[in-house]
Amino acid sequence: MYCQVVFPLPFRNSFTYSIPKELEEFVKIGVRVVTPFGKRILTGFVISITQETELKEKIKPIQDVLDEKPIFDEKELKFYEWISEYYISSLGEALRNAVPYGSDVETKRKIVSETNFCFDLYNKETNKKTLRAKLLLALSEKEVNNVSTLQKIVKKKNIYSLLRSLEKIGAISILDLVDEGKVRIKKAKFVELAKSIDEVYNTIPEIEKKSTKQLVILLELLNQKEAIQQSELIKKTNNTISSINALEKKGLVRVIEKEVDRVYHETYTEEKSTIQLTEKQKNVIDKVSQKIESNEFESFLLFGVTGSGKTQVYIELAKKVIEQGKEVIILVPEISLTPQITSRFFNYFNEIVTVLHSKMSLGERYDSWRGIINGKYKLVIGPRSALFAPFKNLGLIIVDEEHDQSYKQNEIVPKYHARDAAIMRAKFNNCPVLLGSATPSVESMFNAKSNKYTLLELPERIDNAILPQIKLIDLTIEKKKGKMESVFSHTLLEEIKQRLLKKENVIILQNRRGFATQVFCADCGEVVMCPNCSVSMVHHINKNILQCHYCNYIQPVPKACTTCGSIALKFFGTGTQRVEDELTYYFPEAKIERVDSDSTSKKGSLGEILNRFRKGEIQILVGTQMVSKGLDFGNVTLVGVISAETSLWIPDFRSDERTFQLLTQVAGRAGRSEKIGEVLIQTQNHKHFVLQKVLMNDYNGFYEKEILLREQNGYPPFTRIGIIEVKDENEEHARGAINNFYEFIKKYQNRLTITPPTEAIIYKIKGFYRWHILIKSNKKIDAGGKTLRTAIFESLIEFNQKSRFRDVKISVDIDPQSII
DNA sequence: AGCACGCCGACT
DNA sequence: GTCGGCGTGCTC
Repeated sequence: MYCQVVFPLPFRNSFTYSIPKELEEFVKIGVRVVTPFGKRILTGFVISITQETELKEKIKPIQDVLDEKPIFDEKELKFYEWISEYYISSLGEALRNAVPYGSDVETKRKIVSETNFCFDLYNKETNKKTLRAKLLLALSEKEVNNVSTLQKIVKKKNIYSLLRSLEKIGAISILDLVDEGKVRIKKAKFVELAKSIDEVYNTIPEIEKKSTKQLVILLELLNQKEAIQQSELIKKTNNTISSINALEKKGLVRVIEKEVDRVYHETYTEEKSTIQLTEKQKNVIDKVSQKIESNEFESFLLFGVTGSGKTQVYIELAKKVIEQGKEVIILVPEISLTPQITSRFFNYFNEIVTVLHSKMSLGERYDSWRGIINGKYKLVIGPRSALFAPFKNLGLIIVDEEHDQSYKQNEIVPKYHARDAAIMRAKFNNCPVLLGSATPSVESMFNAKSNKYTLLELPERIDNAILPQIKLIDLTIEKKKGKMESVFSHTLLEEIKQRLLKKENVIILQNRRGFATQVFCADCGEVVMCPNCSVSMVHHINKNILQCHYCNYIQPVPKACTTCGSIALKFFGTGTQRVEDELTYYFPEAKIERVDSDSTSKKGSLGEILNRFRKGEIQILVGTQMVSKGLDFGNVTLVGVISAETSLWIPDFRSDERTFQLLTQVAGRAGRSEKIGEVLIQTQNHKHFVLQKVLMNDYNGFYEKEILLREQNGYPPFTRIGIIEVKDENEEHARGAINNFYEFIKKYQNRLTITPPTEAIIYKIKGFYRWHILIKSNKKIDAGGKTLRTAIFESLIEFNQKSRFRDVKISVDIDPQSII
């Protein structure tokens, strides 16, 4: 028997392997197999099994089967094929999403060096700047290295021949070690009684005389009736391992190894409350339930204002699905939203729900994934990657806050959009998909209006809450009147003061991290820039450093300008740290906490902060867009926005939409109970249509205006966009490569709008120079986007055959979230 | 991707 | 003549 295997590598063909007799029963479509591949050993996915093969030579046998149960079946395979076709990747690269990181088996080449010998050789080198010298120095400093780390140190890819020559003279050994994967099933020691209950009781009088410690253990085990984890037993009986060992020697207890699950615990918790559904909510639930029951695909867009009880709708629908014996995937944006929504789901579904999120350890994620495969979990909540949860009988996919841009993968190939991919997965699984948002993306609303999706609405808040009052504060006028204190208008400061007096809570948004976003010289105008990226360094005051927000490069705060030597350095632009700092100055008695990726990087810390905020231990929450997402606290009556324009002037076709969404979402955090909420937005462009629509709480008005702009300028949803990005550390190579690619794709100019290569708006990131080609395809002519994909795919093939610069990083982004 | 092979220029 | 840098091609 033979199987066809694909690998998570950037080429499209599958490879045929023979299956040894003893492995035949374990190989199924959808399992991973460990195979020899060239000089390497790799893990690949079995996509088909055949009795015969036309291939006569070169067939190698598979070595091992990694999975007990298949990760995907034939209909899921169709879904992964769609992803790879639509986003232009290999099937293996798409399937990589289906397995947890770190569970693959593959060879890792290790360079083990004789450090002293290498150091001697290094000393003998006359020129210390040659490749050989640099490599020898690195090898003398560390005994075991990966090839890739060495490549990074010397900044060269072609070091194999050099390594071979060093191996020849005995300075190093090159070893291909099989890496069994970073995560494994966790086992722990368990203790259980080794004899019948009666027999144990008979020994008790004797044990009691000799050792009360051992007696406690026996009593606990009698009480438990089943095996108990050794560590727990020791803790519970306040004992040591020696007592257990002694009992084992006597043959009274047995220590056994059992698999245990690593379970992630959310730090945020909330009481379960009884909820009376409104008629509108019931209506929404009804519509979706029908499709759940009839196993029919349909896309629903749930447009519900902030505080309209969308989460409860999700919970009721999930209940329906579970009752039917099917499974649910709930996608949420990044981690931020998770504490509150997950704690609510845990309240309803406890042991059958699992979370997947970026702050879990590899082991926790692996166990969560295995629990899904084994049928332990019926419900998963997580960010975009949770879409690939290996459920067998999907009944519903929910995409909460569907407009959120974190649903787009924009680093690793395939650069999929989880919302769009969710629709496809639902389609292949014949189940409905529910997209929810208070500020639907322009694309989704367009699809709803053109009947591709069914529009469901929740136009009112629940619990008699009403939408907050929004006011714009014109900073140019305030400044003229002298009514500003640093970054705050008098109005905002006064309102904060009033809330604090009433023991109510305040949320302040400033969508930038750090203290000052620019450091510049007042004499020569020079701004301190990151050496690796074309962005300015941000001042972080708590550590008193300058940090780059793209590559995390850190440097001390300069004492003088590096170009002209002047000491007249000025700090410009306001970040969350500065807002926090100044609030502390104006309200020294208030308890203030900052929420941004700097302050919440620790596992669970966001949950803790939110716990304290809910309990009133924190009165003011200052943060980036993290405070705009999903927080639901009744006592928040004021939301302040320090500056509305941080995202408005970014040169991107989605800036208007993002600004509208961010401001509407953060405004929605206020007044979520009977207390009336107020929102103050400070701005210098109060006449801008986006701010006017936010002010009027007029989503439809915003949509109508924005959709016209999109049509006029030829942007989605009227066109489909693809961006080709070339990145290289060598500026000439990057430029050469993008020009080559342009020559190839030019052929398709009659059917596509192709802009000539341009430097990316942030030209350099992490030392890589970036070039873009933007390709637009009109949906009237090319509805499915086939023309666009074919043009890109064919050009890529030609590029890989012909270009002299094929070693640059070239990537494709279909439906990019931004064109920066 | 990751690795080896083989062609050519530079240097003993 | 040999060493090593770099382009080219293959992986069941």
